[in-house]
Order: sequence, then C-alpha cells, then structure tokens
Amino acid sequence: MTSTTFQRARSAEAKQAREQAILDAARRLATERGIREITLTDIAEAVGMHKSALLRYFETREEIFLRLTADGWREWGPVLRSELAHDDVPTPSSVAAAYARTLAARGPFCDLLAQAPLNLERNVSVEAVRAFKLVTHEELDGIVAATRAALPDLPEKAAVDVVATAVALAGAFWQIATPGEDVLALYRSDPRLGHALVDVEPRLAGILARLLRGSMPGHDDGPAGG
Amino acid sequence: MTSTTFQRARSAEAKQAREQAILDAARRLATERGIREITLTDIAEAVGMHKSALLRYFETREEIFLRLTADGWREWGPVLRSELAHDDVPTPSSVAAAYARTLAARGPFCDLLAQAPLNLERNVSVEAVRAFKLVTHEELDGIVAATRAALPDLPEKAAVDVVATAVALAGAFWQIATPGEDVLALYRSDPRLGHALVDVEPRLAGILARLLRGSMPGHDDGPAGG
DNA sequence: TTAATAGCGCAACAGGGTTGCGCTAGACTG
DNA sequence: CAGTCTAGCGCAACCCTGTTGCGCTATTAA
Repeated sequence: MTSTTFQRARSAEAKQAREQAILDAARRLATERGIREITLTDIAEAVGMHKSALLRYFETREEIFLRLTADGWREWGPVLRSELAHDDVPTPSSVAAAYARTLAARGPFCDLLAQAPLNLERNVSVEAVRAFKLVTHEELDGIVAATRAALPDLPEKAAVDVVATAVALAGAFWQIATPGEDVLALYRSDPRLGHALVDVEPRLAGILARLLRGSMPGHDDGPAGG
Repeated sequence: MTSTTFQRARSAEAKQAREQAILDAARRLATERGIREITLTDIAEAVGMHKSALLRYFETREEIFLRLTADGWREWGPVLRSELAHDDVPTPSSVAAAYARTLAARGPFCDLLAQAPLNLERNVSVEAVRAFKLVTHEELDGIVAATRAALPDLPEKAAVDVVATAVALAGAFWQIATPGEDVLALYRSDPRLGHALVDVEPRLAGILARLLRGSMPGHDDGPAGG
C-alpha cells in the first residue's frame, strides 16, 4: 500500500506506523460495513499484508476492535466535554442534545460500544481488557465532571448513570437502526412494525433529557405521586 | 435422553415436542453458561441427537436463540404487567422497581436481549425476524399500556421510551456484570476499575425511576434551568 | 408382511481465526 | 563492501463451528 513492494517494519517507529495502518484500515472498513462483517482477511488485504501477520501486532481479531473502541472514547470524550463547556445556558435539554448529537455523529463508535462488552472484551487477554477499561473510565470521569460543571445540581452518581445510559442506548439504538437491507424493507412494509424504525439522535436526546430532569434534586416521586 | 434408543419424530405432535425439547435444552445450557459459549454440538448432545438434525427444526443456530428471546418476552410481559396491576400506590419508584426486579430475575433473558439485535437477528430469514418482531412489539404494547395504567400522566411516547431503555440497559448491564472469571478478578483487584462492577437491579431501578420522574408532564427544564 | 415415506446420523464442506515453518529483507559488523 | 545475523513476513496447515448432501433404516400404512 505504501510502496509497490511491501516493506518490512523493523524500527520501533515503523512498527508503530504499521500498527496504526492496521487500525486505520479496520476503521475504514468498519465505517463502510458493520464490524460483524469484517474479517481478518479483509483488513489484511486493505493494509497489504497477510492476515497471519496482523496477529503479530494484535493478539487477536477482537483486540483490533477493542483498540478502536478505546480510540473512539478518546475522541468522543474531548468533543463532548468541549460542547458542554461552550454551552452558555446549559439545561437538561441542551446537555442531552450534546450527548445525542456527538454520539449519533459517530456511527462506527456506537457499533463498537454495543459490541465491546458482548464480543470484544471476551476473546482478549486480561491485560488488554485492563488497558481498555482504564481508558474508558478515564474518559468517563472527564465526561461526568463536564456534565456536572454544566448542571451543578446533578449528583455525581446520577451523572455516572447518565453517561452509562447514553452509551448503552447509543449502542442498542444503532444496532436496531441498522439492520440488513431485507429486514429494513420488512419494517417499512408492515405498519405493525412501525417503531422498529428508530431515528437515533432525537430519540436519544429525548430520553437523556428526561433522565437528566428526573435526576435533579427535589424529585422524590413528588410531581407524580399516587 | 427421553428413552434409551432415540425415537424419530414423525407425527406433528412429536415434531413439536422435539422442537420444544431443543428449545428447552438450549435454554438450560444458556442458563448455565452464556449464550456465546453454546455451540450446536452442545445443544445436540443435550437433546440426544446429531447437530445436523437440529437444523431441520431451526433454519440456523441464531433462530434457536431468537425463538428463546421471543419466549422470554412472552414470559416477562405478563409478569411485569401483573406486578404493575397489583401495585396499589404506583409511583415512578415502584414502577421502576418492578421493571428492575422482573428483569434482573431473568439473567438469560437479559443476555438474549443484548444479543438479539447484534447477533441473533442477523443470520436468520426475514420471515423469522418478522415473527420475532411481532411478538416483541405485541408484548411491548402491553407493557406500555400497563405502565400508563399505573402512571396515567405518563405520555405514550415516553412510556415506549421507558420500555426501550429498560430493555437496552438490562442487556448492557448484564453483559458488563458477567465478564470472564479472570476479568472479574481484575475488576476486584484494581480500585480504579471500581464502577466496572455493576449491581444490575438497583442500578436499573434508580435510572428508570429518574427517567420516569423526568418523563412526567410539567418538567420542561423547569426545576433545573440556568 | 411388504412397500413407501421421511427423520436422522454421518461425513464432507466452507469459512473464519490461529499457529509453526522457513525464506529473505534489512540492519549491523568488520 | 561483503558477510552474518536477526526478525518480519507469507504460506500452508490446523482447529473449530456452522451448514449441506447422501443414504440408511425406523416408522407407518396398506
């Protein structure tokens, strides 16, 4: 890919560059089709090397995507924090909208978020899980802090739950919103399957807004009792 | 399994009984280990037949679990509706608790809920997806109705979102809460990975309660403005 | 008792991830 | 610049799981 004949990576920098090339190729493919559809062979020929060579850079197929997920967190976190920081009059609605907007704009990341606990964290060494979780929790803490800076009354535990909910829903809704062509046609044809068609961003924004409102102090079943 | 020598199923009833035996075996195995771990061979030898014979009852491995998921909805729906109906003084908290209690008591169902849109609905005929979605949506409608009967002020769309959120979170939390033995040990050893340890029921109950409170009319960013 | 039907096991196949072997590119030495 | 050593890579084999075609024979009906 880089040159006509494939070069071997011997220096540390060359190896790191190759590792990055693999991640880039995997990400590009993941953006085109879903993660489920991508095989090691696909990635290998996109990079221009044999699939067995990939596994000298990553211990397993899953580790490649787990790394992409960590990268996704490191990109999404700062973007969301920045949006929250630049929100002049933050309200539950506007904060929720920021979550929904930044997540919905990252389809492949949502795909990864859904896959991570199910498939990705399973066929990987404990060390890899550890590295991944540390990144995740670090970004999560940053997002929690930014959210509470925007909405100071929001308790910390509630803020953690909001982030967890946003991530889980983004993953789930993305999966529901992107079925195969044939299934999509089915949803459109049968009126009874109407709400199988999910519009991720507004749906997510609405739910998170209501969750945030209900998470503010002074709501102990008050407005809804009996 | 049923008798010493395996009997062939020729009558319609016998065939249906065998189909059910396959589902029962798959369910039992799914309760012991996760769904991910179960192969066709496992199910086959639990039933007492060859794996290739399973595929004359189900078009694919995924269809077996998709059918189990539909069964799960048909069991969970009535149980939850009944709990909601017998709630004398329904509040967002008590309704949320009912959701959380009934879901957390159904570990394998949560596992299926997480797997369904990712893996199960993918390698299956459109007809099978259709049948599954019809069951799902029917139960979902019933649950929405029961929820609004308990909390009459809750708008319909908000109720649909609550059910969707409950299901998505139950699936996601279940996956996070049941990693491999080694990963679990990791979580316990490293204090920084503290909130990777999720206690599904109270967590779910808390989030759903706050979501319900925030979904009641008269909360247009009011109590949290500025 | 015989003939027809069709459920099932077997064994082969397909396609994905993973591993061991050996070649040779590429860097280092004198 | 030539020789040597190291280690990155391709190849091919391997494993495991889901899936399919073939043929036997249990089962049922005549």
